[in-house]
Amino acid sequence: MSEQSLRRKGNHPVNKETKVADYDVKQEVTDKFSLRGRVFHKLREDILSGKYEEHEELKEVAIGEELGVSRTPVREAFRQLELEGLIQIIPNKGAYVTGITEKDVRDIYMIRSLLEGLCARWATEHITKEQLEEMEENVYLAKFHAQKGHLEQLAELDNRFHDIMYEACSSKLLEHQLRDFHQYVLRVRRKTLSSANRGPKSNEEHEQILEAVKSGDADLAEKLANQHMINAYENMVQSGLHELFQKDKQK
Amino acid sequence: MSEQSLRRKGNHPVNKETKVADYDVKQEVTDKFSLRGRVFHKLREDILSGKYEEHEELKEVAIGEELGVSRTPVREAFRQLELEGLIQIIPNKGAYVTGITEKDVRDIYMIRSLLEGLCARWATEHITKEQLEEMEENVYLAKFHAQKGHLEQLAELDNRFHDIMYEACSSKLLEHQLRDFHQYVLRVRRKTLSSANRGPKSNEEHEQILEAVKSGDADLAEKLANQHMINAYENMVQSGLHELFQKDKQK
DNA sequence: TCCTGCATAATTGTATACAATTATGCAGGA
DNA sequence: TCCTGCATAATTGTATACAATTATGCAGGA
Repeated sequence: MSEQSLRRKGNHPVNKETKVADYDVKQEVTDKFSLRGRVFHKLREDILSGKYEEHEELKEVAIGEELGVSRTPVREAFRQLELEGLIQIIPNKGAYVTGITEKDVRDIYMIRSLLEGLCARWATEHITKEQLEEMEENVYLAKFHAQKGHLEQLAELDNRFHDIMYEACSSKLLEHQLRDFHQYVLRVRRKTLSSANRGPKSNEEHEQILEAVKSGDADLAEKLANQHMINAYENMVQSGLHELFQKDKQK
Repeated sequence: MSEQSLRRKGNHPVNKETKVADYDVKQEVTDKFSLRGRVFHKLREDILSGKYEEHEELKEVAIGEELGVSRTPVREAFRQLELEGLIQIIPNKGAYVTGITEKDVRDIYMIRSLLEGLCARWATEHITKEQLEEMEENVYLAKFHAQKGHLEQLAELDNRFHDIMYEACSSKLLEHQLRDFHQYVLRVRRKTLSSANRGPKSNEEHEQILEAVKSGDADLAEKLANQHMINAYENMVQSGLHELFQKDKQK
């Protein structure tokens, strides 16, 4: 592996269009052109994908050397990861990967249940023709992949379905919130979808939500989205995957 | 003002008890003993209190000089403020105080309505005797100050009421979430409470919520807490204070 | 064996130098 | 007057030196 892999070299296609007006849209894009941004994304990816164990210590120099950057961008990325709740920094001591407890997962799903409901409600009121069409295509495609047993594609489509919903609710605050939670439980969710036969069932629920949104029934859409999350959680518990997590606060 | 005001000098009572086990509890405490932490808190305070205008640019050197620290802690604080949504950083350009739109405020209150409801529900299930007693005292005291027209104390007690509720729900995730939102609308809320006669009415609602929690009626507690937020929002709109905000996305 | 205390190493915290990027202001021309 | 282009200044990005703090390992003694 190249020691310089992340280092900026030569003429990257630096985003010149960045203006004050659309910062929030371009945020993630521009982020990737600074070392800090790339370290941040890399570490987040690695933590979520399970490369680092829970409670593992992340050392500035080690990470820096691995990615071919100095400590400064690493430190800044650490500060961000801390606020995202992915690591915990103890002053003068170190940065540790945050553990997710069983209870955390349950709490997140309960919170998400409410917020996905609100999102579906707002989406019903604000969704565009294009978004509706993409959702229909999404559900249709997912049906196909479910029959074929293509779990990878199913997971991808599931992600996309929720993404469209988040966009459609026209609230950048709620969207941001839901994305945060969504990625927070990603390590669990991915496994859940591929295991068991949640895939097809989940897609049926998507279809029902879509129908409610399409018919303009916000109450129903909210209720179905609420239940969709609860079902996802229930399924996860049944699959016993929650046992992957540490039992409690860890003593 | 001393240029060295924030600089660590001599023997601060450095928190030696910090352990991995209770990092999340001590987080805010330990934070205050690093320059970055103090810069972070200072800037957050200043932004929320309105010292900086919306869309005002924050410059690393200027802030650093003002607080008597170098750019490094300032930069790290910036990265955190960005993730808290208080400033926006445009790469190679600058950091700008985030504007809150009218719609943002409405969205936050709607989201909070749901989450405060969930919080009341969980608090009903988990609240301790001590917490119940402090809440009763809180409501009782607030009644007194409402009669006397002590708006400052009322605002303080209102904050505390919600704080106890957040603690009582025994979900550090939900607690964290609600605190974030709570402080996000702090600049609005403070003005709301002191204006109009929302203070007494708000306290009546607190009392009702408290009664529901005490009697173990989680459904009622949730419903009342939902409504409490909606009422707070309605009141704010009526007071016309939302006009303090920029009208829309700002073009 | 087990503990204590201290020297040393490792690690994080902060300041600062230099590089890269962006902003500013002015000369010169249409 | 208004625009363009360039030199220069201002500002952010990154690396690194040094300070402060914490971790480690071992000597010496109970």
